[in-house]
Amino acid sequence: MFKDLDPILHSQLRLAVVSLLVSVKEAEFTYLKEHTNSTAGNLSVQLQKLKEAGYIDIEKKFKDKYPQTMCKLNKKGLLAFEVYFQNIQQYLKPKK
Amino acid sequence: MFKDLDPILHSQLRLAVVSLLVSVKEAEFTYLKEHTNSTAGNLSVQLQKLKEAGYIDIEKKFKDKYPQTMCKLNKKGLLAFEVYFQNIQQYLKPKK
DNA sequence: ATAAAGTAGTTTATGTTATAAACCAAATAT
DNA sequence: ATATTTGGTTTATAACATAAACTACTTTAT
Repeated sequence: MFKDLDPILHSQLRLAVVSLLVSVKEAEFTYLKEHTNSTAGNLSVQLQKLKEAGYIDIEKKFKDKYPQTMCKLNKKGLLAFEVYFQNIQQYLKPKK
Repeated sequence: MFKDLDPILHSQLRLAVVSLLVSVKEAEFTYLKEHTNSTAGNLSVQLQKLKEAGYIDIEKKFKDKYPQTMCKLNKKGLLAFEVYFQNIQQYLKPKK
């Protein structure tokens, strides 16, 4: 029987965001937007969901004159990613 | 930049179905239902989508007195699965 | 000085998905 | 006979993804 895939992570954009945050540990909105090739609106919504899920922390500051949104994967988020990674293996490697 | 994930396959149930069909090459509705732990309604809908996408072939026969729906992954479906497999690797293995 | 364009987002509207619930037709069990 | 089970499909609804519109401000051009 297949293990359920965390619906928060089983979303192309949110998975891409988390994937990036695993590597860089901290990234700003515009960095995520560029590297995921997403629209600002979509990214904004999906970051909120990751935050509501308790997977990332978001800090809003000002960088010079412009607003800056910094995102960081937290412990819970990293664990969720690791679990997702384990669980999807079963789907990707069908037993012969 | 992340490669887009085939939306037909990036669905837990459809991915599970295709994953099973990669192994067994042919399976009946009830087998898929049991092994994916899905409801009949949901499975029915998702099998139609896989069929519409041209990924599986569905053959409706009678086994003794009961209707029997046989599902088979075809070439296009197998290829799509392989591409999906390749593409999702990028999300799952963030570069250090 | 002011209008136009750019930055960094959020909110809202709309279409798409996933899922459950209801339904159908026939077979079998009570 | 009628109730339940088998093997599904159709329909209704809630959740999701996305684009478009909007907010608030800054920079640049006129």
